[in-house]
Parts: sequence; structure tokens; C-alpha cells
Amino acid sequence: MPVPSPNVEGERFSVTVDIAAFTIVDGSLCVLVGRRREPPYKGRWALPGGPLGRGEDLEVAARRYLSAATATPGPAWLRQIGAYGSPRRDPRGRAVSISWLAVIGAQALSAEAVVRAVPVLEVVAGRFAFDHDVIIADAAQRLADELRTSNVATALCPDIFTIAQLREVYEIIWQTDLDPANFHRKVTAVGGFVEPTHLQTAGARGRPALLYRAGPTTSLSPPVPRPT
Amino acid sequence: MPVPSPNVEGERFSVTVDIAAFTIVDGSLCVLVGRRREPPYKGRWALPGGPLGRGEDLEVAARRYLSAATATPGPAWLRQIGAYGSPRRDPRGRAVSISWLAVIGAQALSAEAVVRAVPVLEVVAGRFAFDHDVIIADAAQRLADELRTSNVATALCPDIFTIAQLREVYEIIWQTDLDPANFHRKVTAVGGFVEPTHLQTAGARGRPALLYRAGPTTSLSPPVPRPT
DNA sequence: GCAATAGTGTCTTTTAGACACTATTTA
DNA sequence: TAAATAGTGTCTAAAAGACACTATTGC
Repeated sequence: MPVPSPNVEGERFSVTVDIAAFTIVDGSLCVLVGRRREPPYKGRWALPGGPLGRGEDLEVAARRYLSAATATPGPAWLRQIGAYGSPRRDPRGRAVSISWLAVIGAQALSAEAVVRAVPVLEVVAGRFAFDHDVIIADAAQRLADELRTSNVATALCPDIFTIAQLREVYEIIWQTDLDPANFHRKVTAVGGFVEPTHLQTAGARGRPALLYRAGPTTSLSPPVPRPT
Repeated sequence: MPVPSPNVEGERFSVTVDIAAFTIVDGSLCVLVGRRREPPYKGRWALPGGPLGRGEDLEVAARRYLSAATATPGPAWLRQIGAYGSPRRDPRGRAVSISWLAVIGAQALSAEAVVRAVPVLEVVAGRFAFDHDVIIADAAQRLADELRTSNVATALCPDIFTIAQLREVYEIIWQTDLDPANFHRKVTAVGGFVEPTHLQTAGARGRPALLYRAGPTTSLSPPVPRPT
């Protein structure tokens, strides 16, 4: 049933959501991208995303496109990073992208996923549709910032994980080594960040490690210190 | 000259920019608002803003509406805070607001300004058009965060100012007292944040204070510590 | 002189970081 | 046993904060 054009002043825009979704594969931070199947930018890499549905909320749309891209219904850590609306960003006409930073566990990428995970370090400007290279860079920067003060790192770990696994997430994203002893103390001292289970690892080389699960806290205080 | 509707998929949106512009008046943090002159929400308070011009960049539009509201061409500290696009936020139809945090010196509000500066502490939800009360709350929160790591506070001071004036900006926004001695050391130690002039205050009560001007640094390291 | 404000010195407390040391496993 | 990894203890360095103290003004 067609709806009459609403009576709002000003030019009309196409509005899409685009999601820079990160995951860790083989020790590398990767972003999910797919190939565009139609013009413009046909054949180029592009972020998952697309136009908002009728009456659809921004965040709901972002989750919908992300689920479609990964072919899994699972939840994801999601945060809006900004609106991109430069006048010439879409050759078809005026378009605004509401962009999101998302993070998913590596296991959340099913075999039916229509996107590939490409290492962020291999992302080069100019090979992407629209301004998606800029969005990826901004999102990666934001992700590194979020590690300090939010629980985003646990979203990149399995459901239960060791402190060493959590530390590896920080090390990969910050591209630096962290002291295992000090890191252990910091993260276990933040109330509600990680919760100990009564399980341990087994079969690995050294002393078995206690397994933890993500706690209820979304905002870390004090923050996890980032080396300079 | 009318332009044909561009060939982009999806529903068409009204896209506006809205600016939560803060200034300090009589020791209170205030936000600039005007009364709406037409429906919807006629007579309610609303943020400065409006539809993007043809081919106009988001930030350019934000600066244009801000200048129009304050009736001064002066520069302002500006940062995008996010996109608001809930399906029912505009009764006329689907609309997205790209919202900005702005900060201006109190002297930048000329007599011809079409907006009033209302203290943020007097802002109550439900008396504003659209979701502008939410935008104001988010912007105020963001402003408090920005004080730690950006040079935004100098934008709320006169061109030349004392460290005590700068401290008052922090105290007003953080709603807490800061130790004058420690604050002085912190801010003068951040390279490029404030630059000493060779001028001093005179005529006031105590010992004359050195006057400073804003330096070139936009990102403070180390950050100004915020008391818990 | 006194009260007020600017700015420096200095001590204490807290936090970050380096690294020794113990614990517990596999090979 | 040695090598590896988990986790604790402890010392050092840096940062934050409290507050004494000096400097310079108006009254």
C-alpha cells in the first residue's frame, strides 16, 4: 500500500545504515565486507547495510542487516558512530549513511554468511564503495577507544573464556603486548566485568586457567589502562 | 531549478541538522533554544537547525544554522554527536536529525539573536519539540566528557582569560569544585592547551593573574583529571 | 595592617608498571 | 625432570590530590 509523500520541508534523502562489524580471525582483527552486486561501485567491497525499512528504527535496521550478512540471528555489541552525508558520496543522489560499530564473536560467522572477514591491516583506501573506507577507519579507531571503558572485548571472546584470551583481544586491537600479571589484576578488579565460573581449561601446555564469563557491567571503572 | 528525484532505492527522508549549542551565562551552563513558529510543536522550545541545503555538507549546514541563530558569524567549537531517527519523531513523516554539540563564548550571542539561552539545569523533558530534550541531554553528557580530552573549555572563555576563568568553566560543567593549585599545574603542563600572554589582570581583589589565550592543541594529553 | 586571590612547593595517597616468585600442568 | 602458562606478591615510578606557603594586589 503506497504511502503519500510526507509533508516535510526540504530536499528528500536516501537514508541507509552501514555496519562496520569486527571480529577476530586467526589472531587478526577483521572487518566484514561484501561485494556489491549492482552499480554504483559494482564489484567493489562494501559494508553490510542498506536502506531503512518503513517505520524501522535505526538500530533495528542495523541489527537486521548485520544478521543477514552473517546469516546468524545472534546478538552483537553495537554502537552508533556517526552520520556520513557529504553531498557527493553517492553518485545517484543525496544520501546519508548512519554508521555503526559492531562486534561479533568469530563463531557467529556461519558458513552461509554472504560477507568475508578481511584483516583491517589489509584494508586500503580507494578499494571500497562510497566512503566506506573512511567509515572503517573511524570505526576501528572508535573500537580501540571503547576497549578502555566498555565491555566490548568480551563480545569478541567465546561465551566462556580465560583472562589470557581476553588479553589477546586487547593486544590484537591495540597492537601491543600487555603484562599478563597486571592485566589479570586490572580486569578482575573491575566489578561485574568478568565473572569467574568453576571451570578450568585442560589439555593445554601450562597451568590450567580459570574460565570466566562476561559480567553485567557495560561501562568499566576504572578503565583498562592503555599503554602509550 | 528543480532537480529530478535521484534514483536511489528506499523510502525518502527529511534530513535536518540540529545543534545543541552551549554557552555560560551568569555562571550557569545554558543551551540555546528558540520557539517554534509553525506546527508541529508550534510554540514549543526547539534547537536551532533545519533541513540541509542542496549540495550542502552536514557540518557546513550546522554552522550556518548556528550563525543564523546567534546572529554572529563567529566560529564555534563543533562536534557531531549522532543521528536521531526514530520512526515517530516527526509527525509529518520520516525524518532524521543529524545532531551536533556546539560551544560558543557568551559574547558571541548578539542582541539580534533569535534564540534564548536557558540553563541546562532548568531543562525538563517534555517541553521540547521532537526529541530535542533527549538530544540536549546527550549533548550535555558529551560536553562533560569532552572537557577531559579536548580543548572545548577554551571556546567557552573570552579570547584571553585567566586560569581561574578556565577552571570555573570546568567547575560549572562538572558541577564540582576543583583545587585551584592542582588545576593550574595540570592545564599549564599540557603542551599547546593554553599559551601565556604578557598581560595581567588588574583592579580585582587579590594578586593579579596572568592572562592566557587558547593554544593550537585540540586534543589534551594527558587529559584533565575529572574527580569521581 | 587584613582579606583575598595567584601561583609554587611539598608531602601523601593512589595507580601503573616491572618483574620476582609460586602453582600446576604437559612433554 | 624442563618448559610453559596462570596467577600472586612486591617493589618502583608516576600521577593525583591535599594543603602549607609565598606573592601581590585592594581595602
